[in-house]
Amino acid sequence: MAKNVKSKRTKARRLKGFRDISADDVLARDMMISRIREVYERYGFAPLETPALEYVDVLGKFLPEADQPDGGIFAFRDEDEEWVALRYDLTAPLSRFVAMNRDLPMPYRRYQVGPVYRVEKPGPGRFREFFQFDFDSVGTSSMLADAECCMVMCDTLEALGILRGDYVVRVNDRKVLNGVLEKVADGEALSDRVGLHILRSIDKLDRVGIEGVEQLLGPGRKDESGDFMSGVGLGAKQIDVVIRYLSIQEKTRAATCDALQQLVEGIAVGMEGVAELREIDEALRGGGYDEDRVVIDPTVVRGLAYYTGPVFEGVLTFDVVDEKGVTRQFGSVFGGGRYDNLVQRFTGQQMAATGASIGVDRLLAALQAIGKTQVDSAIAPALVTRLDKNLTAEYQRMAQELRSAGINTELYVGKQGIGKQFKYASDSGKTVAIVMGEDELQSGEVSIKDLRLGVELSQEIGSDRKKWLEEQPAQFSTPRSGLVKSIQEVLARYSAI
RNA sequence: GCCGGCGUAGCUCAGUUGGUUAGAGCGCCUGCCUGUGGAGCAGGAAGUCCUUGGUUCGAAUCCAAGCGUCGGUACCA
Repeated sequence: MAKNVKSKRTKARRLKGFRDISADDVLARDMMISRIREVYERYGFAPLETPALEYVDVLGKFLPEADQPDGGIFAFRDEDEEWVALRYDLTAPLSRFVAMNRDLPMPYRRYQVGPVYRVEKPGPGRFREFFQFDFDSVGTSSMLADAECCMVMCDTLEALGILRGDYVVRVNDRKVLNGVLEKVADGEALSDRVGLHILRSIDKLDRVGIEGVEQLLGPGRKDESGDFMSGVGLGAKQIDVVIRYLSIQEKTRAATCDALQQLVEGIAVGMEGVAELREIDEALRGGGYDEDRVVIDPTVVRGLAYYTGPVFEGVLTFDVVDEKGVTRQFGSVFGGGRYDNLVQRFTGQQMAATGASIGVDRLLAALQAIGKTQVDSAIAPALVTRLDKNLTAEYQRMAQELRSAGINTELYVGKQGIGKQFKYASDSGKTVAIVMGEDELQSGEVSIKDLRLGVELSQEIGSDRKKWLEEQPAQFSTPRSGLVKSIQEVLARYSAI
């Protein structure tokens, strides 16, 4: 019988890869987002919001033949049998928006923050619903816009308290990479698949090292777990081109450009890429952003899909030791690049665009790890208790008085006795509790309890509970008229600033 | 996608070579104490032992698959 009833109860469960985010983290994230927004706005980017749901073809995810959307996204059919999906980034919706609003003043510069959704295996710091915070410039092919992306990245990270030297923005250009691929091909045709494979191998440099890349480009590579990854199967001469490319490490951006130019000399697309990097370098120098903040790094690949020119990523360079004693690094928290073909899908006309995106959750985790996100977890520092339910109207008046004075104040709305009310106040992080009963009403006073002090003093109570109850060392009385002032005084004891 | 660890109360976990009614600590609720947080004492609620199938007289325990979770690797628009 009873078992039968229980089996009908709804099981409390949550979708894989999704999270509940509690007060502290929400507050920390909000604070972070507002600081980022300030930086974006400082550069003239304006907000945009788009729906969470889009048509699948707008997102660019569909298999022309199979009547099924591509994997990796949350999709379903709407009431008109159309395929609809949750957005998996903020760039595709931006492209759609620009295509639908052709009268926007160009360049159009917008920022957008919000959750995006992907169906992938959740991992450490990887979820199926996560926040991105993007900014983009649409409608200009000027490298100044790309250089500005790098500057905004720097300013953003510093605005969040990350010190110069603890991060670096790395820049590369897809055209340079394409030039290198062309040189590897050496006149032969290089299939897209092989090109892709080479780029992926390059992308793994910081994980597997230069020897690892060499193996990946050649016969393949076995990692320490014994897993074998098949290689690209390039010849020694071809591998040498890539290795020489990856070995370029010059002191200045200009010198790096020189070295790159030497490598892709005579290859049109490569030369074009180097020229773009030179323009970016110049713009960065004009803005005062030197090599201590932005470097040209040939090893940057950044995804493989729609980037057409410069690509950049913001990387945190410090390590953090987590609670298990394991050293972790956060790596890339910011990524972006130029995508000149994305709006064309809708309009048939090329529309230049460039921008970058913050992985909000990862950056927040990094900030929390280095203690740059102190938030006060108690929204309201004050609790008005209800000792005598008949005096509720007076309690409400006191609460309103405090609120009018700018003190977030909670009126106890539960049904428990005063003892439980103090426990509640303490457990929910309140700093101060206000008590008024018959005694106080008679004498025209209120009792105020410093809960934090109470916690401290309670360590020393020992067994003499009666004495503690009589003396109440953390509590004092004050005239009813001085309520606000007294509360302010108690709160001032603990105010951080 | 592939490889591995782990799934027992809200949490952290114990549970003998397979054996009767599945335990502990913390937390929660009630009372001692209806005007006070800690401590103490007394009592209480709370379990599909992840699921399904198999082996067995008998399974939380052994086997298989699945699901979940954590980690490695791949992918990352």
